[in-house]
Amino acid sequence: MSGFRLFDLNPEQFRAATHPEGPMLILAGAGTGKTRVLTARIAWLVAQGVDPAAILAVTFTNKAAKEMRERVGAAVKSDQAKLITLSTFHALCVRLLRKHAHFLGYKENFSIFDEGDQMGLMKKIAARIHDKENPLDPNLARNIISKAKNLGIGEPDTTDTALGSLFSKYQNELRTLNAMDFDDLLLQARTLLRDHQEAREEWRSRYTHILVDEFQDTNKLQLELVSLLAADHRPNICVVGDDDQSIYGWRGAEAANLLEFERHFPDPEVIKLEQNYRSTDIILSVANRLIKNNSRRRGKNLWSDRKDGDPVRILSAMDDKTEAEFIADEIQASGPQSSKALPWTSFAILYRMNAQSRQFEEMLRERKIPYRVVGGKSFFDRREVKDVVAYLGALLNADDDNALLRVLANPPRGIGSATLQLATEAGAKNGKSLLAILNDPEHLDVSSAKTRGAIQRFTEDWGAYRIQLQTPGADPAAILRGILEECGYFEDLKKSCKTDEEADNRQENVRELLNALTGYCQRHPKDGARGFLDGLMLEQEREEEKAEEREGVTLITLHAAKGLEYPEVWLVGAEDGLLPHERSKSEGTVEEERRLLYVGITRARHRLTITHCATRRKFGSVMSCTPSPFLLELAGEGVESGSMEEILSAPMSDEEVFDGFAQMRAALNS
DNA sequence: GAGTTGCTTCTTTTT
DNA sequence: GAAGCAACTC
Repeated sequence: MSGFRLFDLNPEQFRAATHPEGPMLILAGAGTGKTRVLTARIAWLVAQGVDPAAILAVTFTNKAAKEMRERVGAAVKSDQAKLITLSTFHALCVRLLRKHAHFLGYKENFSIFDEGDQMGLMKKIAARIHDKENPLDPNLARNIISKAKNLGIGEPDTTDTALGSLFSKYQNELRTLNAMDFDDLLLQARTLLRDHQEAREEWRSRYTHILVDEFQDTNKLQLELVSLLAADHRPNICVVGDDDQSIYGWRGAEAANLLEFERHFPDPEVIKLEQNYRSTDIILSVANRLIKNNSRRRGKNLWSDRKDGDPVRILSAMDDKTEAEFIADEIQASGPQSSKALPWTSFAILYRMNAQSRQFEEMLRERKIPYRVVGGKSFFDRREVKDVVAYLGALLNADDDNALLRVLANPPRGIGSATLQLATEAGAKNGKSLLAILNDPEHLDVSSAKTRGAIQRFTEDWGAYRIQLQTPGADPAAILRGILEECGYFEDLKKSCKTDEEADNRQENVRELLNALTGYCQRHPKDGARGFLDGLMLEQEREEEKAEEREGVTLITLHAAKGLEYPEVWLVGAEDGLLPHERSKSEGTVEEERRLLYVGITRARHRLTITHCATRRKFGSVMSCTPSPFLLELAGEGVESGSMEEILSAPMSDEEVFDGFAQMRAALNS
């Protein structure tokens, strides 16, 4: 065993890592080493002789899963580490369902629908039932249905209402497409375990030790899942969480799952981790001062023995441009070329909304400071990526009309929307998939011979492709590349781009995706293209190309930053209406926004700057802003307020002059 | 049937 | 200030 030693843990951490058996609740404040404890516990279990394959560690986000995997990899021998199941809830459910979907009337090759697919389907159905007086908003409907599913409700209790009938039609439609949306993954997995003893017993006996990270973020459905997976009597279930960092209430997360853990798993060992190893005492006291204003907490007292440290700065700016410029300059002044010589990775800019990243990206780019944007509109949202994913999806699941429609339209094949409308209707009437109808066009009275020819050409090719792909030992990436070339996809892609640069870029994206597929199939020959697609759908980002992008300043939302830490943090846009977000005020979830700020503050190790603007460009026009009311709660000892303009007009210190020269020299040399 | 233009509408956070 | 959508032209 390497990389971790039990005696490096403090007494509470040690107790948590070596708790023998039965339920355990670890209340771990920010920065108290909870990932470390989880890792240590896993290593300890393995060292005690627990079969690594019987250990299940569930996290909430992919990022957390990835980090755990790395840390466990360092603490446990690699052949054993490989056997441990370490995944997000969604990925775990996919795993269950890929094996046992037939119990639920789905085929194992079901497609996974992301939000976009979901919306598309919802809109289609909403248009079909078109209620003249009650034009229900598909987005709102999608939201409500999603919430219902996350409460464990798989179907409407009435189909009399517009919403109820939409829900029921939507669910039926998904089923005929042999598809599940993100919420279904959890919901169907729950139903599988709840209603099918055979499956339940198989999974239950497989995992003897369950660990759940970020338990405050689990919703009702996820708790149910965990309960179903756990043994009947005193299960070895260990959960870690912090009620003050519960920031996913809008997704149905219930901090109550954490606060009332005892109700579901009686008589647990309870361990509190309160010593913070991350931040300075000043930063912690500011965080504590803020979070005190929330009611309904399981209260704790975070402390640190780092008594030194700079004060927390609260800085105002004239507008969002100044804010970004100022921060970019400050980062440069502390970066590798300055006297402080901090690596770019030490810095992070945290914001409430993804849209806020743009301003910072521009300013950093101008100064040639490397950066990476975490999350936001992903690689996956690109048109060409969606196209390729649709090709793969349609090939793997012949019932996925949705994907096939996208294939049919890109590149255009002489089968237009009118024909497809007809075919879709015929499919609905005969209970057949779109592909089946096209394969057997008797049901289709298409007048034009041209269209009939186009259909025939397509179905012949497509059938051949599908056979190719099913051939044992086939290389899916090579087949897919062949298909795309043969049907003229690349020419069409090029034609649709305004500039050559854009065309190259998009082609490169496709190429990269195909390469990733090749790599994946080599590494996981068993899972093949299906596994690759699952990974894409669930992770929504590419596995490759992390290396070079990793080096740089981090731009990240407050939500995505949870669990991460940076020596120097700028928390930007602390304005009323943004943080707390306007919507949270009308929805009565301001406490969650306060926790969000708390999460942001506790990301900082050494230096923290919170900024706000007097005006900000919002959806096009300039809006005036007032500082966040939370800033008043922060004010006090250890906090220093000022404005960027005033700092900029103040004379430079000797050190800054020196840095200025150093940077000029560096710029001249580069 | 395909492609283009100008109109609109919004924008939280993630799997 | 993007991204979707309806109506328009080729």
